[in-house]
Amino acid sequence: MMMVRKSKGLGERHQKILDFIASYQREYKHPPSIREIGEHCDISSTSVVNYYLDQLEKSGNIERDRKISRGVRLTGGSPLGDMFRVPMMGVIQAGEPIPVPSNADFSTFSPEDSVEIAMSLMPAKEKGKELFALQVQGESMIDAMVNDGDIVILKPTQDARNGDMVAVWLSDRNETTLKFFFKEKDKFRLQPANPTMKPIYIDKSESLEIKGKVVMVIRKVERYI
Amino acid sequence: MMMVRKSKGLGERHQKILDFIASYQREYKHPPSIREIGEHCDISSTSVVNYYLDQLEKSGNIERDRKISRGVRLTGGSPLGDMFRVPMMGVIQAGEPIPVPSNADFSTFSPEDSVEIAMSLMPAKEKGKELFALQVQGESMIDAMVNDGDIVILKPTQDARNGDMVAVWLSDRNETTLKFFFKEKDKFRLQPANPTMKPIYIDKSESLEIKGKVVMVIRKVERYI
DNA sequence: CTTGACACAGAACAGGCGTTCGGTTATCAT
DNA sequence: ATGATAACCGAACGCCTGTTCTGTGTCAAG
Repeated sequence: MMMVRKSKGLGERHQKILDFIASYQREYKHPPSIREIGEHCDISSTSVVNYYLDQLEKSGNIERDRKISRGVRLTGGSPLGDMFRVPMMGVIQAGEPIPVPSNADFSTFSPEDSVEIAMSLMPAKEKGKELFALQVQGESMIDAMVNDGDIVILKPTQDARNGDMVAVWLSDRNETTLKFFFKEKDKFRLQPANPTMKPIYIDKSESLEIKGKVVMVIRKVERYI
Repeated sequence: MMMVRKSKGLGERHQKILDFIASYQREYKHPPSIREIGEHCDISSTSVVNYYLDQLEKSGNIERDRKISRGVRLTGGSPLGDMFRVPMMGVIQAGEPIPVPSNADFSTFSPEDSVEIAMSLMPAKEKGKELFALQVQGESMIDAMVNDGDIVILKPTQDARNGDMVAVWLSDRNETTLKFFFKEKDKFRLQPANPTMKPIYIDKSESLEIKGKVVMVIRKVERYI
């Protein structure tokens, strides 16, 4: 029998195994077993699959949980945990109070009303589970560079640091708005995200309820389909 | 022994199991076994865990691959394939041509320079692999409701339908811009996304190069950290 | 009080699966 | 030639794991 000796790098068989693991995972949502890899890659012995898997592990292409059934996984695009769900709590619009989640909401939200975000997209360490999402309704947030239909991801908080973009409810003005927050001597400065627009000032005697800190804005451009 | 009878919905134990599966998966990158669930949820019998798992499956909270080791997974947050990478081709800024990917770029982009998007966030059926991303530099796109630092996801195309938001290069004006595209009698109308701003008109004699259709805009609000 | 459901425990069964070990063949440097 | 090494094969071992079956205590309805 002829066997080709590879000088270095990944051989054809290594690649085939890698591809199979990826496609199997996509189809069955879990990794293949050693025997399944063998069958689909024309390897008749489990020990040979194990042999290749060891090499792929050493070369950093896969990770293995030995002793554990189907404990193979491709390095990188991690199967889970690289994205998380954010519950969609409702809409945010001018003149309406901002819906904020209660503790109950966090545990009972349905997957349908949620937004999936890749971990790699999340700024800093906001990767907690306490985030929530709101859909912007109306064009009242355009001075915050946020348009009708946009999705804003918020982190619930009552106090903001200077420079945070916050969702605030100004009950005196019956107004909901998204602005950059700055605390000044005797008043608050709410700075629109759009640099061409001027800030508004809120006297400390007026009520200003910070409902959350904006972490991300997502706009799906799919109108007129 | 006292046992609390739950009238409906998910009991405390159901929730505990759900939470454990999630945290276990995060830590070990693979689902827990029935026995492991039992240990960490104070259930001494595997049959009882199985009993709860059956209920959670019926209620749609989990999916199971019976007969397969550790074949439990939370519904929704799918392990893989529900997100894909979009290569980050560079920056888009006024006065500079828009970088568009070549075929070579698509196969050789590195994971570091890419953006991960959840499938569920993608509009319509743009779920092809031919998308690419650009980082907005400067504040020249504010009339498109796109700010400095934003990430725009584009689908390369030369022709746009009315109403599409497109990235265009106007070589006569040495200008790069993002606008809603409308073809009119003898000219093109480029409508800013910001409804308070007026459209600009491009005569058909002028050069107008459509580089791509905007599919999504992502803004990470993390300044001033 | 009886009945039936529900919520559990415990044990046993059977198959899945990773590991390991003894062999075999082919390539290559010495 | 020859030993070393890489690339395999097959079978056996044994743990891991999901399934299933029997049994028990509780609670509400009849």
